[in-house]
Amino acid sequence: MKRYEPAQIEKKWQDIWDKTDAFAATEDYSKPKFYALVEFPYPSGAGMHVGHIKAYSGLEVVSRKRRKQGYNVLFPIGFDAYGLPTENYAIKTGIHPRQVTDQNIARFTEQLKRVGFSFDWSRVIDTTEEEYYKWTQWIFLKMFENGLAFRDKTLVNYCPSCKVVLSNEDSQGGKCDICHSDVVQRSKDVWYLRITEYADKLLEELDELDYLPNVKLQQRNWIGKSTGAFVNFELPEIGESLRIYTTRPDTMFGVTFMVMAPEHPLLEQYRDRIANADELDAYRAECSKKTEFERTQLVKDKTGVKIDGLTAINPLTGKNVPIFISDYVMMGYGTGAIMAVPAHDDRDYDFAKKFGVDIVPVIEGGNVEEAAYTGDGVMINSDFLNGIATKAEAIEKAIEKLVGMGVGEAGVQYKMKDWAFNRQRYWGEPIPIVHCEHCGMVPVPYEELPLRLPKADSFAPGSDGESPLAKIDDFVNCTCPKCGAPAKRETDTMPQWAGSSWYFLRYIDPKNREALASPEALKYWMPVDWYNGGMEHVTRHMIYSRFWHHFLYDIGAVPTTEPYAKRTAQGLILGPDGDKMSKSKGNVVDPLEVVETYGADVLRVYILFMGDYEKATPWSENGVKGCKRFLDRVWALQECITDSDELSEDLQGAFHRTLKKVTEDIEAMKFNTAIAAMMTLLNQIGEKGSVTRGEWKMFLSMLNPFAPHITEEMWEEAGFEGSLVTAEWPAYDEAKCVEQTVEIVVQINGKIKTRLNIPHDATQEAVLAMAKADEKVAELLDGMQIVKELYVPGKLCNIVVRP
RNA sequence: GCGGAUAUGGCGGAAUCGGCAGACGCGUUAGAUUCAGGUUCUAAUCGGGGCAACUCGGUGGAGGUUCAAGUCCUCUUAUCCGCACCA
Repeated sequence: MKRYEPAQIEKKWQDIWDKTDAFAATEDYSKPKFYALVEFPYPSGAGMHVGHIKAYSGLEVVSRKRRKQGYNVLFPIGFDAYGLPTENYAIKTGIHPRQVTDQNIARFTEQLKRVGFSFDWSRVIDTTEEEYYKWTQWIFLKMFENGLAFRDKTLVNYCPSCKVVLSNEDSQGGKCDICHSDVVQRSKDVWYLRITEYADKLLEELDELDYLPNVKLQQRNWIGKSTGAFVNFELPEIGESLRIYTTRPDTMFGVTFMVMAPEHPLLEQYRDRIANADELDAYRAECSKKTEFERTQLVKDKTGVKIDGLTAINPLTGKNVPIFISDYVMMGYGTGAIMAVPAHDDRDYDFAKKFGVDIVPVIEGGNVEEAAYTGDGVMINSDFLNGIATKAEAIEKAIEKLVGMGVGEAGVQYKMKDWAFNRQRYWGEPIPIVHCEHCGMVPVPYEELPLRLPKADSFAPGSDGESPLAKIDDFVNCTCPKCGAPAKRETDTMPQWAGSSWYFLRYIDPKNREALASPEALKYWMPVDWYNGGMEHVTRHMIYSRFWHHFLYDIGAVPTTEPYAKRTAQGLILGPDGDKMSKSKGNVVDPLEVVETYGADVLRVYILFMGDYEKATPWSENGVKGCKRFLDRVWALQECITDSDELSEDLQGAFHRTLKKVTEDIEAMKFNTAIAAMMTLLNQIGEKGSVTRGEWKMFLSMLNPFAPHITEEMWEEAGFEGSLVTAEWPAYDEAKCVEQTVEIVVQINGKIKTRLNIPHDATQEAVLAMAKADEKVAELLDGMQIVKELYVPGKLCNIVVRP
């Protein structure tokens, strides 16, 4: 027998698959389709990480199995190639990002092929290619046309180190997502996409989708819908009203003060009416200096200043209350001002205690001497609300009253903000807009797309944070498409998230020059049946792409409202020390080294065997060796194949049961137990010492999706027909899965006393009679009264007795 | 602070419905093969007691429901993740 040499075998089969385009999806729309999607990689200079392999291995196995089951499978791959690391590398080395990207993509491609992934290589996409970003720009223009892309001058999250404006999603916790330095607030002209318009749709449709519960929850929290009311409080000194948002209009009789965000515009507008304006200015200056980190650390320690000269009138009580400014109220949420009810809100309580403001309880149940009471209870001190016991009813009554008085109305708020969409960067899609003195913002005509990214020699952003494109005169200076006058192009580019917001549509029809994909192809392939990726992308990439897809549906460009029918997420691979892999800790495992030492099949089997696919699991070199042993032992079985095309009598049950388990476990992403079942079967074959041709065929078929190279080789060696890529997935026979004789446990009062071998279809009476006939059981039953007899078919019987 | 998840041998992890806890792999121990290391093969491997048949205990901790609990309920502890002054 030949020796098992992974390097040779794997190269051989990879070449064959390449030459025959073995995994290309067909355009045969009569077949049932299966669209499996994995998050396409950012082709970094570091090459592939074991995390990439795990992320792709799950649907790789499902796809290989589904192909064998007769599905037309689309399992594509591509590259999300715009982004800062490439640009920074270009700035440092002077090598053009195009060249860096091409090199990295070539490297990734070679590495992915060496693992034997069954991607459809005829549909590879690269978000930085003209024919791709043409359609990214097209979608942007459609949004602009529909009022969903707009420009606004506002305070934005700005990273002083990267010199770039960030979206809320990219600056969580006040840290830049790219370089982790502190983000500052800056006033800037910003392009926004009106994602908030779709907040409700994105929230509602979540219910219908087959996403992991976790994923749904994170998306819900991110959208952050709250219901409540807007209320106008009159400011008698200046004849204005202060609009606030509250989720607790039921507690309005407990309002003892108001708080405005330090940046609230009314403060600037009526500065001359405020006696202590200088004091307020000093506080505001202090706030703007605080980093997000300091703010977080000081959560409990409230600061603020009372406004001297302004008061607010509570519309329900007609009483005056003082107004403060404090940075615990944000300009970015609600209206930038709140009514404070210290008796029933923790933050208001802390503030009131520190500044000596009254605390008036309006709900029974707490003790305002000690803490704010945020629970439910009967309303008190609240005029027409007194005596109401449920929060919902009190809220309804209060809103009714406010509406009747014309000073408020019910309202909804979202945590999610519109998506800040421009970056002052070179390596991104140019925003196809022209600024004309006469016509304003004019879209680049569709027929002129793609608006090409110009060649440049320098990629560094300007010192005041302007895009590198601003320095390229040929690009900037143009004529207005509308009036023909000299005009200037928008010089900002789109964020990295743009290209990935619709990439799954392009895979469907990657070479189409007339549309982002043909309607027929979209109709057949959409939605994505199963999308797997990392948990880190469920609030950004996934929400963005769901938003784009809803929009594309609304303009009739795609046939489904939702892009992804099902979403799962793989767990991390941790370093051998149990910590997250990182270069600085030196615990990073290079997948290509594993391929060289043990082979791609071993790497694939190990990654799926190491633990629960959805959980984080530490890497173990010994675990890899164990999987190598498994494949070695499978290889060795070639020595003992016997002639029969049937399953042997003594192992047919084991074969059918294992096949059933593997078939079901693959779909449930329980790859570890599927592999364990095959190991168990191998052990049984090993004990017997021989395997029939029929058994061998079945075994290779079920192992194939996990270890495709070695199984193809052994399939060929055995002289079986065709290739395992298309060889039919064997069917198990439910009847043959049942063991003829089963061992059942005999318990007395729940304690195991003995075991019996019985026919699998024995009746309860027969089993209990047999149990009682057992010598030991009979002895224990002697002199006891039987209270109850239980029989769980095929598992156990339990006799409950007492003296 | 809020929300979510997890907790099982020396390690990674199994255990449809509440029904034999520890599948499978690693590691360890003993033996065989080998000049040796490695490889491979055989056996053992949750803990206590016993020569043994066997027996008692055991799924982070404390209670409870049940003939029967890793699984259900109540309380509690620890770890991880997400969000974080969201009015």
